Parts: sequence; C-alpha cells; structure tokens
Amino acid sequence: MGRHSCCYKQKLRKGLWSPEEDEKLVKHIAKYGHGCWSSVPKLADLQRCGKSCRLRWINYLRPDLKRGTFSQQEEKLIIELHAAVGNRWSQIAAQLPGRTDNEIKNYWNSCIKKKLRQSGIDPSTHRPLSEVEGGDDKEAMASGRSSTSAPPPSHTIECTPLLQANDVVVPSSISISVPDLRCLEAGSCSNTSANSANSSSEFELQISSSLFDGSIFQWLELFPSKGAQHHFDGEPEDLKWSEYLNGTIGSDDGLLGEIKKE
DNA sequence: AAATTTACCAACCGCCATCAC
DNA sequence: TGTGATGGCGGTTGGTAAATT
Repeated sequence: MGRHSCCYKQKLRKGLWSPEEDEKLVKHIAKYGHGCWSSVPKLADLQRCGKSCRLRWINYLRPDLKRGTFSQQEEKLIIELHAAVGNRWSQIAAQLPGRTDNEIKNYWNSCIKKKLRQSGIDPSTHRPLSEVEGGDDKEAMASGRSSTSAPPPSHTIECTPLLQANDVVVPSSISISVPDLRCLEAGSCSNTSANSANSSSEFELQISSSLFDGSIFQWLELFPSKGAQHHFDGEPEDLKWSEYLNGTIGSDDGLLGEIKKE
C-alpha cells in the first residue's frame, strides 16, 4: 500500500495552498460537491492529489469551521473526551462542532499537554504524574490505534450543554460509556485500574446535534450554489479565505449563521 | 536591532479499513 | 476470494510568526 496512488502522478503541487487554488476547490465543491475525491483535482483544475484536496477542504475551507481560540468549555470537553477515547481525534472532533481533528490534535499537542503537565497530570494517562512516574505504558493508552490501547473499565460521563459559551448550541447531552475514565483533576483519581486492556471497548456517543454531519450536501442545501457566486465575484484578492468564508457565509441566516457568531 | 528559541498550525506521510471489480 | 483503488485517520514534519535573549 503506502502512498496514495494519485500522489505518484506528475506535476502535483505540494505545500501551502494559494488563494487561487482555494478558490478553485471551493467553487468546484460548492457547485458539484466533492463526490470522488480522486477526481476532484482534475475536475477543479488543480495540480493536487485528491487526498490533499480533501484535507484542505476538511481542515480549512469547509464553511462550517469555527476557527479561533478554543473556549474553556471546549478545552474541558477535549480533555474529558481524550480521557475517554485517547488519541481518537476524529471522534473527539465529532463532539466539537466546527472544529477539525487536526485542529484539536494541534491544540492538544501544543497547549493542553503542557497545561496538564503543569498541573501535575500526565496527559497520556490523565493520572497524576506521581503515579505515572517510571514511564510505563504512557503513550500506549493514548495511541488510539495501538492494539494495546483498548480503553479500560467502563464509566459513563454525561456532558450537558458544553458549548454554549460561543453561541454554539451543541449536544444537549453526550453520553459516553467508556472504559475507565481517568481522573481529570489532580488528586481526584479514585480508580487506578488503568490497565485492563482487555476490557470491552464499548464506546458509544449519543449526540443530538444534527447541524454538523459533515456533509457538503447539507451545506449545499443551506446555501444552494449560492456560495460560489455570492462569495467569489469581485472580492478583494488579499482577503484571507478562511475569514472570507467564515465571515460571509457565517453571516448568512440559517443554522450556520447561528453557529458562526463569534 | 539582530540572532536565537519557542509556539503554533497547515500539510504531508504512511497505515488501515472498506469497497468495487 | 484476491487485488487494487480510495477514503479516512493519527503521527509527524516544516514553515513562520512571536517571544526572548
């Protein structure tokens, strides 16, 4: 396996996306949807591989992205979810409307980890550093894909409206049945049986939000082909795309409008 | 003011899962 | 059933802005 086949093709650009490329991609998706990602570059006249287009769209161009700094509540939720599911960023991102797994991952690695360590908590195990000292299976638990990372004993956390702060009304309740919810606050850890790797990995998230199913089609329903026209005609070149999209589309009425207010 | 370090984040890489043939 | 193509995910890298010396 290895590399995506389309990446072998010649003349594919890499690195940062130019505004022109962004525009092409957004226009194309607004008009046709992404369909098969591998065909997007050709149809949209982009010298990129489909994978790259997908990533760019998901992480940056999607109109339902929130961006900006994470709120306290979001941060708390990330920590809780990380304690529950480990480095399964996509699952965590699913509970944070408008945030991408990449964004959350970056935030985790650059900020939260540090904060937790400073508070004496091991970011991998969510246990007090004093308990974890010695190294052991530190990363093992957090690495989602590792077969040894099967989450431990089951607990349930209920997250009631967590993201209202930014006018984002999301999951009225998230019920997570997880194997061993690690202690989130130093010293409050009562359950230390963190190594039951063979415990059932039952994990279920119930989310009531219907706003972010991550579908371009949903977006297109909300802004039927209007996106392209409305946003690309005669706009200043130097406008940053993210701001551009978020700002303009977000200010539109409808569900996304509500979500966007920041 | 210049050099160096740190922090942040966009994007790439490689792997796995799934699907179609 | 086997194989290749594709989508998706998590880990990692590299560029750059900000902070510090």
